[in-house]
Amino acid sequence: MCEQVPFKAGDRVYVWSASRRRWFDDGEIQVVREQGSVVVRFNNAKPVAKELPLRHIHQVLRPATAKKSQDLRSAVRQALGTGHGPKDAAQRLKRLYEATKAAEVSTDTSPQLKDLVTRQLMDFDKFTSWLYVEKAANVLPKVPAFEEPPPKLQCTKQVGEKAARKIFAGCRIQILFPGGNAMSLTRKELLEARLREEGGVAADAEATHLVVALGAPRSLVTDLAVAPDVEVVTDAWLCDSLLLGQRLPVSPRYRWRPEPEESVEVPAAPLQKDIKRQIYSCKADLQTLLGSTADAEDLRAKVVDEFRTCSAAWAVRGDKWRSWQYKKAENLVAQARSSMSVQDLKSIGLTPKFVQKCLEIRERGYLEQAEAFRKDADIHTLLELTRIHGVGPALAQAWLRCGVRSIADVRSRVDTLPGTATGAATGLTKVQRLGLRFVEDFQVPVCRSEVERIYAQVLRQAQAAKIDAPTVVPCGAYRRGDALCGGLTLVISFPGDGAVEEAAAAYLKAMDDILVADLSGAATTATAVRVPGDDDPTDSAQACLGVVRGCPVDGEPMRYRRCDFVFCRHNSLPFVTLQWTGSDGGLFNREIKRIAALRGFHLSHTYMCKADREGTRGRQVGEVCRAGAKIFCEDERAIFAAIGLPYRPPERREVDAELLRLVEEAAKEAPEALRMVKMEFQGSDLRPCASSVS
DNA sequence: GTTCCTGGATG
DNA sequence: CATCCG
DNA sequence: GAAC
Repeated sequence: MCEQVPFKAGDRVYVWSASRRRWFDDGEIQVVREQGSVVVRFNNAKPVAKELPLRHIHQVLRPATAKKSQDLRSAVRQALGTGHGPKDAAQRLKRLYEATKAAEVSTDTSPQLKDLVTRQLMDFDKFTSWLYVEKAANVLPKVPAFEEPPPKLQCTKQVGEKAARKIFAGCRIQILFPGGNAMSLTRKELLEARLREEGGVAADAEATHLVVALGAPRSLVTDLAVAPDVEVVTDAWLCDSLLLGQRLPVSPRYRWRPEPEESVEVPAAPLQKDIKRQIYSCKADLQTLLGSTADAEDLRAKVVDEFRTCSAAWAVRGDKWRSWQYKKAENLVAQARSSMSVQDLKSIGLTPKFVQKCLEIRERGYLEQAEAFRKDADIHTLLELTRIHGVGPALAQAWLRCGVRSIADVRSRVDTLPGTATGAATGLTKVQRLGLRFVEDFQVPVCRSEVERIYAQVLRQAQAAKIDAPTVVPCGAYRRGDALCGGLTLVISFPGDGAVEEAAAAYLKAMDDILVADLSGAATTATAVRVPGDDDPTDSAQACLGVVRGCPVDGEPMRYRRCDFVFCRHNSLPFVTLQWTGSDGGLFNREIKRIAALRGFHLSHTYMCKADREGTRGRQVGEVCRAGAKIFCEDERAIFAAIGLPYRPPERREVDAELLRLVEEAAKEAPEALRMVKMEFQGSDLRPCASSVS
């Protein structure tokens, strides 16, 4: 008898590519033939199936049948659900963890899990990594495993040695928190968490390093009587060290210097306050938060959850407006730092109907509407289907009418289902097939340290190809400060003028080893955004919605990750980073663009200009019909200043009550602002937009 | 009862 | 140009 | 779901 074929259909395996003379890890066994050969589907960017001899197949990376094992983690992951994106997953995870820790959950949580958590053998970070590390199959992890230090970051062998040492081992680092706009509390906590993960100590005194935000006032440091041997650095030192995976030397560019003018000019009152009072009041806030308002926090979490369920459900059901309302309500409640009294709920901008819903949740513990959605099988199917990149509500519903009930159904009918909601049933589009291929991987959130490892990997690839792009800014959820991210966004800025296409192509080519697919519609998307009537290509940007190989730590399986590469010139950098830092659902982006519009500007992905709009009434924004010259902005702060909005650091790019108030304000004064713009256009520099001709 | 957001891709 | 998507 |  021939040797037993060690593979099954569906297994993911290594495949040898004769043409490129190397192993690829994206093979998927389709058919196993008797004569010692197999048919393998491979090449993510351009999937093909091919019959290959067995010796060209290497090793099973992931078995075909996702076995319904007794694995506790699988159960937890399943119970958790991930239908609403990584941010959602992170919050659910946190709540599950808290609930388990408090030993409140008895029925729907495994006693083993509770045991693990309540014996305080896991902190939240370890809990997270435990949940998403798959290797030790159906064995419940032994307790000592959690007492060991978390697995060391290891990206490639090149950094292996350095990675063996934690970045901040032996450092005592004190982060000063000036309040105001210089650094938010969230950011401080975030930095401290990563600091500890990398072996450092977040110190209150006797620090080796003092981290001060760039805009902090001089008095903050001088009042502290810093010892001479203490390094006083900016937070950029901390961030860059984390990103590059090594402790950077304290070069002049990282040394903190007070900015005398700034500290006088900045109107924010908190900056003037004494640091000790700041810290004190901070602690006091936390105290009240944890003490008397623990119930309020609980209710808030519930309300957010119910609203989110409804928002997601209405969206997949096709009512985007209603979905939008729920999303806004959810954000308002989540952002508000008030108690949950009716008075407060009103004051944060909730409409009476939504306040009523909050009450309902307080009474019953749930929202009837949300409960109905949860019981609705169709909604579950739609949520599952829309997880595929390139599949939205419309197509998902069309598929539902075709009798599709799950992603598995889609897999079995890729060539017969329609690729558009209205079109013929002629098979999925290329993008959808790719989305389908990676859908499981994309469901698993990326933690911050993996984002950093991938970032470092990208830099190395570029370096190896001798490309120097001075600026690569990680944006997206990572920049906003989320603990878990759906993917990553790298904004890459080249100096000089002119179209960025060529440089972008070269850069992407250098990513060949890690970039496995492009989810952009076109082969290589050239998305040139331009001022109407202006041919200068300098202010264009180009985006590649890519898929890259992840950088797992030891013991973790490799997963493919969403990684967007966005290329631009330095002039447009602040606009591009603003755009791609966004917030979930793009809600924040839309609101600031509306404010800009109401004040007579057109704020695009890559530039800003004066704009004359038609059909602007009330808080509605008309269509751009004439545009003026582009307005130069040095950095993101300048953009906020230009549209008359108080600056918000990346971790505060959310729609909250204050932002809505500001939109309202802009709407009120809009008619006047727009008249002024019109006046400016009377005399000179009229640039009619093509779209207004019809 | 109708409209309500941004901008771009797609066919 | 309308529809769909992130 | 909310504003005209």
